[in-house]
Amino acid sequence: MSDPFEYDDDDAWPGAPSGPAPAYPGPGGNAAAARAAAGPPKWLETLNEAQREAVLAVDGPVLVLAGAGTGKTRVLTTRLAQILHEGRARPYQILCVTFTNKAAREMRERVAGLVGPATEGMWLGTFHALGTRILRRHAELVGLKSNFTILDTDDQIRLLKQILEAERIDEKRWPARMLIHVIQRWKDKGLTPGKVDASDAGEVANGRAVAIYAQYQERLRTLNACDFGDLLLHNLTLFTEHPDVLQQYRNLFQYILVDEYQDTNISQYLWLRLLAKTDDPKRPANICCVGDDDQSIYGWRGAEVGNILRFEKDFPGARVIRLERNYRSTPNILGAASGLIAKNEGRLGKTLWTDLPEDGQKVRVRGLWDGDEEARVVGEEVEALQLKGYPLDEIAVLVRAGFQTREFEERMITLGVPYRVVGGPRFYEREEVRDAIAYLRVIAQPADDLAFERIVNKPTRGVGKTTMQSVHQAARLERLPLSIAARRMVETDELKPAARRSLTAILDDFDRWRQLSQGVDHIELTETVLDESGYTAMWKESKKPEAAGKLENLKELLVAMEEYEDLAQFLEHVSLVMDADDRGKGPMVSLMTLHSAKGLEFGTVFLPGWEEGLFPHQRAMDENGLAGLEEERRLAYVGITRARERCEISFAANRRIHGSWQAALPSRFIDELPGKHVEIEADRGVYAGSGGGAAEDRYGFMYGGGSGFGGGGYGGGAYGGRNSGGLRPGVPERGRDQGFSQGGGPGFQRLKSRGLGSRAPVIEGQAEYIGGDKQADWGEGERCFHQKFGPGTVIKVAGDRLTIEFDKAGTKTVVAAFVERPE
DNA sequence: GGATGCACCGTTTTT
DNA sequence: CGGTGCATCC
Repeated sequence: MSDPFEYDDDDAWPGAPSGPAPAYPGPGGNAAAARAAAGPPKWLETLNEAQREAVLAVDGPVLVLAGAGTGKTRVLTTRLAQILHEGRARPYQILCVTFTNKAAREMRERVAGLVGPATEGMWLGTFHALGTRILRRHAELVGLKSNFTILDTDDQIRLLKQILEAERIDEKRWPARMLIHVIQRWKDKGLTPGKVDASDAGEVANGRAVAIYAQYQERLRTLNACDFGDLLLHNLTLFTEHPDVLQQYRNLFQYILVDEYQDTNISQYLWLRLLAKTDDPKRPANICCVGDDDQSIYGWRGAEVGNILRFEKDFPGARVIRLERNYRSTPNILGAASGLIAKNEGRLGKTLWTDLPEDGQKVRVRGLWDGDEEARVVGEEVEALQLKGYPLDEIAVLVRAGFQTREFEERMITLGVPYRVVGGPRFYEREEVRDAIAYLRVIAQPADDLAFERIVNKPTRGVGKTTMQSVHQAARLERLPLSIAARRMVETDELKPAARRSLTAILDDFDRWRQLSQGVDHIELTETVLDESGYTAMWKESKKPEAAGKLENLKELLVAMEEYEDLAQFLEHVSLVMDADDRGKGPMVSLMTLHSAKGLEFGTVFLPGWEEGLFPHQRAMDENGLAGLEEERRLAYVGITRARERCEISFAANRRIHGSWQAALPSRFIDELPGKHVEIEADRGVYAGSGGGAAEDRYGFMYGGGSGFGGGGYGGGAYGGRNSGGLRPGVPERGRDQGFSQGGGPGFQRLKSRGLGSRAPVIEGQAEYIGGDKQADWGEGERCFHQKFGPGTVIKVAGDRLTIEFDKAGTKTVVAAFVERPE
């Protein structure tokens, strides 16, 4: 399937000649000719003018600047359909690159929806997947075998640690994490060790960073392995050192399309440029890049906004088409976002517009007392929407950093609102799944030392540190993979008898499994391996609370494997497609970072945590100055433009960070939102600690409907003000903490010490309010188990709410539906 | 080899 | 505060 050079016989294209096709008129065969003759396809009619232009301008370089919500994917897919429809190229002559597997999958589905099976064989995928595909074909030219392993971050770090240890580099001073990052950035720039400017490395790792990089690469080669950066980097080496190979692909790819061009790094850019350059200088490349400089948010991992800004220089005569008509958001949301992003310099510049007749709700900005209240308010809003029948999967809470999802998660649990954390701990990253995969990797590739080390003594089988040290030594000396070196060693007397016996046993196991893998399918193989290795038994005997879940995950792994034809295919999937399939059960509120929200849209979006230092993040500014700040601003822009009809921004005056309370100032981005599209509401107390008078002057805050803050003390406004001010008449008073309204200036210490105690009644109050009439089928003192908090004892039953004293997680009130009986 | 204890640290993340 | 990684002890 994946062999481009065998496609010439594809009988879907009768009459296809045996060589690569010229650009146009295409040799698409009679079918395509007939299709082209049938007149313009109806998909063109539904496009606006700019979109149609972008779809039809198929010859020569084109840059499509597609603002948020302007139908970017639509243009890309229609363009693909158009090229195929006109018979300009056959599917395998089209290269279409995306950043995520999800995007690739969607694109394939949508194109197939337009032109049907004609998409078969198209080179459509992520940079990494396509790079891998090419690299496997020519692996030997860069010193690899075509069954090379793709390492993940974990493996990379372990490998680098070994090198650092051998090099006697103080890991405290130069953590492997940091060095791998440095190496990764070099790879992003297309730099092999030989090309890194020595001065570029500076003091890193005592000035030995480049040498370490070189060693790391050498180790990867002996392991017959690549890291993610290598997948592209080796392609570059391949193309530059073997012009004939490059030429093959240049001839092959008649049309190139690139999604999210603003996120490409230098190495990806070079890869594209090599492929897009035609042998005939007079014939410009048919390359079409789609992107939005305002949504470039991956600079920190090597993306170069410069690529998109420079497109016209790279491809002289390029057409630049702007998509500015927004089909997603209300005028107020669009206005707020546009006003904010206008503060950035160095943009290509776009003016988004919409012709929606109604301005819609203004973007709401709320200042709250602390993070807990913020979560509570968002929770209330979600609940209110839910009550109105608003679909939960149309609601998202988008945060700057992953840890921020926690307080919202807890809130959703308490309220019994179904939620999902997008991009949380992933299936294939779990310990037990990685272990199982390590067994399979050793079977598939005996030279995979990292996998071998991972499971050689898991479960413990008496192959401990000492034994492995000797094996390591022997392997290094003879430059052999560990498993081979181990095999040799057990035939000598170098190991203690016990160790020798155990090691022989596991090596024999692997030999046997390897043989077995020829005979049975990969599912059966995995079952056998997990069983015979004692791995399953290890978890069955384990008394750890998570053991049951791990066994579940192993079962789930087997199910997941069914989708793949064989072991090799499955392993490729695991390394390239780390996303576990969305096994969503019904509509849920989405909690995720702003980064993972890019490309998505929701009816209602909550954007909490807009505080200086958190958003914009302090480190972004410290490390990258103005550029860092502008990337943060783009992130804010991405956040706002995810919303179709409702967007609610909030900030808290006090936040607990790393365990201690800190006062926070509202984000500068809040100041930058254009006033006419925004509605601001803040508790008076919120600004007391931060000289907040200025905020009032700037915005004309609405203080609890104007009646709540007469009490003098800022505390008075903080809670009592807003609620008693009657802003939310439909919501019953929930016994909010009145304590704060006494006396001036509640110190953070005091907040901390009083916080929990005084909040408990709030939770109970809510239980009565929302709990409904059904009484949970639980008794006090009963043992129970909760997915997230683990085992515990029920101490109180109120409606369908249970208060549980968890063994590990403390006392929490949760919804009975989330609680199970222990087995 | 595994359990316990202490020091340290603390963005964003796809592939 | 909570997780991680390392050292130490049994």
